Amino acid sequence: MNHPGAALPRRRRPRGDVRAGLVAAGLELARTGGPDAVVLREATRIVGVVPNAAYRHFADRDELLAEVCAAAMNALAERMTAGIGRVRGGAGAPQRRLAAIGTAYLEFAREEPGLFATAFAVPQQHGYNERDETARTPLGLLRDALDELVAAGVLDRQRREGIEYPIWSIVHGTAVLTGQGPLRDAPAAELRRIEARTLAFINNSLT
Amino acid sequence: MNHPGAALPRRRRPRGDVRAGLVAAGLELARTGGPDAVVLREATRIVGVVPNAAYRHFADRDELLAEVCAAAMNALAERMTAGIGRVRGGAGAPQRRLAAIGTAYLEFAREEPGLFATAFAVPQQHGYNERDETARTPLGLLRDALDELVAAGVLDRQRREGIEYPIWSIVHGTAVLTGQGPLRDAPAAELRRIEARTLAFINNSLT
DNA sequence: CGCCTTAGTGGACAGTGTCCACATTGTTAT
DNA sequence: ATAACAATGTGGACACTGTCCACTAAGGCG
Repeated sequence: MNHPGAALPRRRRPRGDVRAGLVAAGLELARTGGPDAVVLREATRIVGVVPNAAYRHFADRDELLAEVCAAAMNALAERMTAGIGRVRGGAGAPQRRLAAIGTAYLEFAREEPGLFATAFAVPQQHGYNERDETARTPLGLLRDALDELVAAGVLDRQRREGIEYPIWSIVHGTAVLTGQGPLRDAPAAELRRIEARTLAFINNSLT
Repeated sequence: MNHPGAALPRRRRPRGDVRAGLVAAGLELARTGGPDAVVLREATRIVGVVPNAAYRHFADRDELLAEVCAAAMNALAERMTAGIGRVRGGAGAPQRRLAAIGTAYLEFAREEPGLFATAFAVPQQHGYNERDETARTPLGLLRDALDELVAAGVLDRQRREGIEYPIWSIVHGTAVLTGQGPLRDAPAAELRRIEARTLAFINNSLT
């Protein structure tokens, strides 16, 4: 029926376009359904390409997922950066910046549960190997804020060492437990109270 | 070839046996591969029954998974209970019991990563609805330990209210970040140091 | 011009969750 | 005891997924 020459003109898209499109599509899938929703065939369908085309850009589904996870992590970092940027100078600015970091983290987890879960669902294989060092990462932002607190004389230099991990843990733990964990069905007011207590707890531990 | 009467004598197992077997098989799958590894067909294969037999006991795969998740959560609670039980009486017993809770939690997450992840991966549908109230749950155990600290006069009654959530969050956050999260590739010594700091941080926050 | 790497296509395969119709069993009522 | 019945397991299908292979068009290079 179809002569060889009569095939649809499969115009090739600009270089690197399909790959970027697949990641964008995967990110959209992750936004609504979490990491498990980023299914390779669906992503190719969105981009308008045959499933196998994805294998020209990724070794397998996990490699695509890893890319999507990195993008989700970036989204979180951007959200945090924006939150920090909204803090006005003046008395107690360092403390307010730290609070802004925690708040942005919890907000992101609440408003974008799919992306939040995806950011931390990097597959075992293609994992966290040497991410872009210049990129602002959540941990880096937190460290900067803590250093700033030390410089301002609010946080004791001795207590500073390694304190980023417990602090990150509290915020992350709260986000996970209230978002997807056992506390997720609690009424919204209760969840807010828990979040507030989490931030207060951190403040309390600095002095 | 096979006459109707010549079919293999499919002896039926004792009542409720297949269901329990499926959960046990699912738990074993979860132990080695996390929640995604609990695949219905594989579980039925282990039990020695045809895939569809599972649908006589569970509405769908998610319902089986929910049961497996509950079992994994029980395993965690048992581990914690055992840790508490090993604490000898004497001075500072309440503090040591609290520390035992955190230690058991982190140990379980480290030694049984599959089960730990599964315990907190209850599917959106058949979620946490009215779990057995009498069963010892991680949160319940933590609350008891904190109440004990109040009774012993170590923890201020005013600070007690709602403090279980930040504390649970720290421990859980540490477990997640170091176990499956971005910190999972850090050297073991560093991970131990982070865990130690987490427990110290909690102690510090009580006084 | 011809060549060769790159990117996309088409068709297949195994494995999965799930549905339907059917067969067998153990129980319960007649 | 026998007949009806609910519970449990079987067999066979379907759609969907990730992935592999062989093939083909596009575009840059000599």
